[in-house]
Amino acid sequence: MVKRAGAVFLEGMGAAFATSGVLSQLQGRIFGLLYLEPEPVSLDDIADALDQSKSNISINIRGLVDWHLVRRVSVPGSRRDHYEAATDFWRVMQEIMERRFRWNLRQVIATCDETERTAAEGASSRDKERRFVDQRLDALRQFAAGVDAGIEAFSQGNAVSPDLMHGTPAKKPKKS
Amino acid sequence: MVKRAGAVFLEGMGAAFATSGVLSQLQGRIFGLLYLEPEPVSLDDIADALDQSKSNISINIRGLVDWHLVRRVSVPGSRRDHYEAATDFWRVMQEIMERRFRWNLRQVIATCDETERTAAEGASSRDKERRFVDQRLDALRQFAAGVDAGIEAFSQGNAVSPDLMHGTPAKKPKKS
DNA sequence: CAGTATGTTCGAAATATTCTAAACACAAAC
DNA sequence: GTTTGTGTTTAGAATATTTCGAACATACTG
Repeated sequence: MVKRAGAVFLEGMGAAFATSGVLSQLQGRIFGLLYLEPEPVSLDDIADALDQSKSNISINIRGLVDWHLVRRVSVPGSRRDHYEAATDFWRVMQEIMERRFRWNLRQVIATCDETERTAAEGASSRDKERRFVDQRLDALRQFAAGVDAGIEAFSQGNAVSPDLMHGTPAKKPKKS
Repeated sequence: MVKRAGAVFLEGMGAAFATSGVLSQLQGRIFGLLYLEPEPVSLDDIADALDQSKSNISINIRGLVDWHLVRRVSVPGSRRDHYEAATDFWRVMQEIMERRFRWNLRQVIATCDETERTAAEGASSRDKERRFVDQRLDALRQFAAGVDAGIEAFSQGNAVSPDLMHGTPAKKPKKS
């Protein structure tokens, strides 16, 4: 790799990954290293290049492989595991949307459901406060469900339009 | 607020926010509290309800206000700041996409640019390795730019289709 | 102006995360 | 079967983050 340029790239990727909320700074540097390297690199060489312990690289690279940002490949002459950067970023993005964002949205939906169920046990059903809570939970759930559906559509290659997702189909017109 | 149900909701929101990569667990709990509360709540009351120090709430609520997830409102009778949850989640989502995701994508693009510039100084220009690096940087930059453009379109209310974003317009056909 | 109520900042304590080196497990080589 | 090379696990050290209470600043009250 072109040495000085490489350092710039590694730092940049480290910074970008660190603020991504999905992967860590070190994982960014690992990816950066592999991405500029034409040949697969062994674990020890990565540790060496990044000045980190082998065990740390081992753990962190697992995350990268998990997200399909890096592939483990076997190199004929050597017994060591070698790694190379993936180049199919769309696949990675899809993976993140599925496993991170959608998972998060479902968590919100589940929380709304559970809260509503719990509220039903507690207060008397016609309580004014109770109606307020129900309404809020509905609004949040509806939002989360809409985004979830949008991401699903996107993953399947369909277009996503904002109006289609929220549009204001949530609004039940009162007499106003 | 309905007490037991509230606890469920707070915990759920805390968990959801904690894994969101944007906000913290405590911020999730704060938001959860405010969201189920019909009236604005004072800083001390929040601290009390969540069993946290006032200073901690002060710091964490700032982030929520920053992302427009919570509004500071003034309540007539009281000198205290009061806070209420925002309900326009789409606005929040847009804010996050702009200030977090797009910022991140631009960071990647800037890194590619800077790396290329640095590489130009270093190695001889016709180096095979050099061409490889350039090609990789181009691919990454193009991906990031595509996503960035997609998000921009989405923010402006336009539909986003996956093919439109990557399509494979990136492929400069060689003679193959 | 003195006194009080309020939000924020600051340094230290508590907690969580990241990282390392040594121990371990496993497989290939001899 | 022993040895050697390799990745992983683990326990603790190093580092970063979160949280707290006290000190501070500011604005309202009388």
